[in-house]
Amino acid sequence: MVLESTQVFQRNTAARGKVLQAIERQTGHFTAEDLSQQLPGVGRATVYRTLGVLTRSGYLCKVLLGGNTLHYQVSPEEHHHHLVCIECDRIVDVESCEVADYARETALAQGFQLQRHRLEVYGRCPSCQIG
Amino acid sequence: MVLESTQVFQRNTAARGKVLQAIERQTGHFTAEDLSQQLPGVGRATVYRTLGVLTRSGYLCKVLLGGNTLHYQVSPEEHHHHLVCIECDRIVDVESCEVADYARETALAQGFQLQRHRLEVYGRCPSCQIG
DNA sequence: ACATTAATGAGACTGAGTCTCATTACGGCG
DNA sequence: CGCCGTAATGAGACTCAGTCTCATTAATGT
Repeated sequence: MVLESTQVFQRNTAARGKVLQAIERQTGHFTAEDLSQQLPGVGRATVYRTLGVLTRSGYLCKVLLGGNTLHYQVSPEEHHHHLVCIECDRIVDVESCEVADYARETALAQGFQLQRHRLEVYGRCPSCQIG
Repeated sequence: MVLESTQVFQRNTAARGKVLQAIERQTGHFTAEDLSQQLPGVGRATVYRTLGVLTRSGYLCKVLLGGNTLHYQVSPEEHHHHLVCIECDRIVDVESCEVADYARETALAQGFQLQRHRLEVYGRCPSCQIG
């Protein structure tokens, strides 16, 4: 997803540009604090605010990992599949998606306007099965 | 899922019994603080610790809602499907599951031992579509 | 009944996230 | 271009969910 920032923000500022650049540099999941530390010139509050705006707009999504800190990641196109290890919190991304049809029907059945869906499969990863 | 507490805890204590009872009284999602307030006789730390144990054991699972506070809910048998409104955070539970096979295959393909899966479908709920 | 040690709970502590408010600067308009 | 309204900023105070500590209590095996 290429972000057309004018659609999301009311004004285009230097600070938000830097936050967006930093997000693009991330690989996988990151926290607000990660970003903030990588952006000494940008206020912490601004980082949090920008993440909020981007999440509400759908560009980012929240991810729930083992700890209690909120993680973010750039939303995959429409769906978003993970294998999560319940032992070590390792995450493997899953490319394929055979759930899209079912997600659409489910949303429709309740009158929801579908935006996207996410499947998380929990289990024990190969290395944690040894213990 | 009926919890055989001796399997999860090393000792059966009054405090944990009360926490379990309180969890059974909850309908849907709840936070650690919710429980703590309903259990004046039980220390806050104990509530948090017990929730941790129960989550690790699979009896509870974490749920990510709109705010930043962690919510819990009793794990449905094996899977766990939600329609989440991106506007108002309303959650509709979905009973049916046509994803189980796919989840099993996906886990297997990466050598994961499947424990359970969760599908979350995001969209705008009927009342939020009006605005 | 006793010893071992898991579990408790009061309260201090941490740190993620929010709020406030004076200041800055984006962008529309004359 | 310069002006204005107001969105956005950022320093820092604040909140409160969640963790840790440690002295005390009590569940279990023998």
